[in-house]
Amino acid sequence: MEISTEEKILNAAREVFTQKGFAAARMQEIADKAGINKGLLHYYFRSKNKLFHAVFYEVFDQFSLRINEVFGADLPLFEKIEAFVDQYMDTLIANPALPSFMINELNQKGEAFVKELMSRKTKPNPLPLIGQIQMEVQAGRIRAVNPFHLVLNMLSLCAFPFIARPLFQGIAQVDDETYLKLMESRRQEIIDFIHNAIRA
Amino acid sequence: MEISTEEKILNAAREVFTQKGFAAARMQEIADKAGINKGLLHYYFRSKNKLFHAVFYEVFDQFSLRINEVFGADLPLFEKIEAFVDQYMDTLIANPALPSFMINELNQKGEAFVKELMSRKTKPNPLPLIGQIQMEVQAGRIRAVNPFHLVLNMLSLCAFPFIARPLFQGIAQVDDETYLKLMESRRQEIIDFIHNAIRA
DNA sequence: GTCTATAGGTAGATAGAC
DNA sequence: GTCTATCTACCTATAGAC
Repeated sequence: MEISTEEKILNAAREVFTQKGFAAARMQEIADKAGINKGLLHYYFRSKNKLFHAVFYEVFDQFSLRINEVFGADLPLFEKIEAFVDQYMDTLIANPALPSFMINELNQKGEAFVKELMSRKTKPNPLPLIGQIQMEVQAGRIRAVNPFHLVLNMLSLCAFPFIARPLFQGIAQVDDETYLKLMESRRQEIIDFIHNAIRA
Repeated sequence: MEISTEEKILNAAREVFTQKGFAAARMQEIADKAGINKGLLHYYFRSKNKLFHAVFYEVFDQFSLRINEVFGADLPLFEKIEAFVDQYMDTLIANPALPSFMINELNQKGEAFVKELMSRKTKPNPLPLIGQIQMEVQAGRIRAVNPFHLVLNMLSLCAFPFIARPLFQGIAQVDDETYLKLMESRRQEIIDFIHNAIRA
């Protein structure tokens, strides 16, 4: 089973860009990590910017697909929330650096980049979930929460501890392993927290 | 009322560093924004790294002081949580770029930098709040939540929407003004959410 | 303290041999 | 397709005049 050069470059680039961010990433380091020559990066992707876009789109699409799969699933609300937290936490535990990377670059690349992203076919679509929440509220089965904020809350509770991890880990004075265990125990904590917060 | 050159530099540096991040920030841009010559930056702060540290420490200390003031206040738990959300959201609405800046640089500067930060006298201290939560749980006045996670939840619910703002704003297709209004309405939403989540 | 000029180093990108 | 060598631009930092 062979890995194409293009694949090797993308893998190395993803690693370096996610760790260092666009500005601090070095083409030389990407080439070294991919085990190829620096010139080849330009042969395949022309410029650092284009290579970055390729990496970012790949990550973004994968993220969107996973999110939308859960958001659009045919499940009762509570089960869907539980499925979301479980699946999202899995993703984050496996790739702890991903959320800060995405958010970071979106903050810096400016409005044009965001617009370009949002014109793609694959993008996060929270509408099915928002609609479902509205129906539950109208039926009086959950408290009268604002659906937009509830979705925001779900995402915040899962993602923020990974994004702010260096700060929390520094304050709590725990090592990497302990912090990841805390994140494991956090799943159930989040599910219970949301459940109690919205029950009628 | 005169502003010293050092002050002018720090103000300009804070602006540029928070917007662009360390790696993408340019000494020339800082000098321009401060209305002084590039050489003066080095006269006052020797290097880009030292200037960055000066800015970061200033921001970090201010953040810690505010947080600790609320965490250590002499208030019943629910009032303290409400005070925290109010004050924290105020800070974030006034400086929307601050959290991503801090988190971003903490992610990239590495463990040594975090250790250095945590050895400072001024740093966030959640212990008073955590102790208070434990007491309320033991007294049966709130649900049996994990205090660490509850504090994490409070911070997550407030800060994340500002950090991930470009993404959300892109998805929700709203302009800056509308998004800030959403954040205003979010205060009460968060307070209600937490209140319901932990009430006995 | 503040400026101009420039040194010194580095990074992205290209040219051209193989 | 892959490599080596090099160009060009830019950026931090310093030297030195005022």
